[in-house]
Amino acid sequence: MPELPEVETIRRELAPWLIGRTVAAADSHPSIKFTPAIEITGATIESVERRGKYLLCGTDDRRELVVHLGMTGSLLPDFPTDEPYVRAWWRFEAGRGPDDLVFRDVRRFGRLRVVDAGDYRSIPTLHTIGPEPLGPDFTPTQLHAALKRSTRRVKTQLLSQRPVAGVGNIYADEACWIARVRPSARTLSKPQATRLHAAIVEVLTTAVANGGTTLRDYRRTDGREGDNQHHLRCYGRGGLPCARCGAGLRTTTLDARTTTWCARCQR
DNA sequence: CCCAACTCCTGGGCGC
DNA sequence: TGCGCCCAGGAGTTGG
Repeated sequence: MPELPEVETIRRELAPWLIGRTVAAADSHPSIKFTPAIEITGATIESVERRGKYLLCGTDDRRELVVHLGMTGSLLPDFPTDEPYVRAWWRFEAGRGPDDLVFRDVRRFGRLRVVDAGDYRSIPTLHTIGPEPLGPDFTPTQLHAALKRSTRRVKTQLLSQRPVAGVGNIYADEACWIARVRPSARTLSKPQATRLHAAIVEVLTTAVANGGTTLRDYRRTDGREGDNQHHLRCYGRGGLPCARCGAGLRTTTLDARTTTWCARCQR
């Protein structure tokens, strides 16, 4: 499921050829989730940025195409538009690079939106999203303060995108494990928040370097799998020994999300 | 404002 | 072999 590292990997692959291209034609699956694709017909892409798990494509007419990949979305250049699960596509005027880009999404949890540049009021999560975890505004003090604003479980708060942007189920479990923080904790001490901060930076940085985590559906734009699934130390390892203390990792359901943690060393 | 519950989707894994 | 069931899950929506 695409989280920050997966979206950042895709962004880096798209930006070099997508910037400067003009949309000649577009079409989509007849769902409000995808029909905004055609709204940028005629516009030229001037930037390809990312905020959390959202991909932001700025246009020359001061709008943005906002792409969320949901669970199973992928962006594939030069992919046949009549293949199954193609939910939207854009064709570009002649230029350097591929002639078209396809949004493929099996489960249709992804969505597209075209907004005035920077105006995210119609996208609630993006509107209230926390700082970029790999940017200067994400600090131990900021994370500690952000988590104190709610008594919801730490993992639930991370998944809300409000304390910090871009963390999903996989990297939440990984970060809590590295930080020795129990995902079900409702309050964190400053040292715990400091460890969690460092762990979030570490897991996301590593995953970006590895091109993202492919569990099933995530693909890079050339169709290849990411490599980070070989580096996971907690997520998906329920029943296996904790790499730190040897106790069996436990799996439970936390606010409707599968959660794996070590009951011995995550306190 | 906050929060919990519900909803959207479909392929894949499982039991029988 | 094939059927039916249920799970995975990010975030938008709704209602309290």
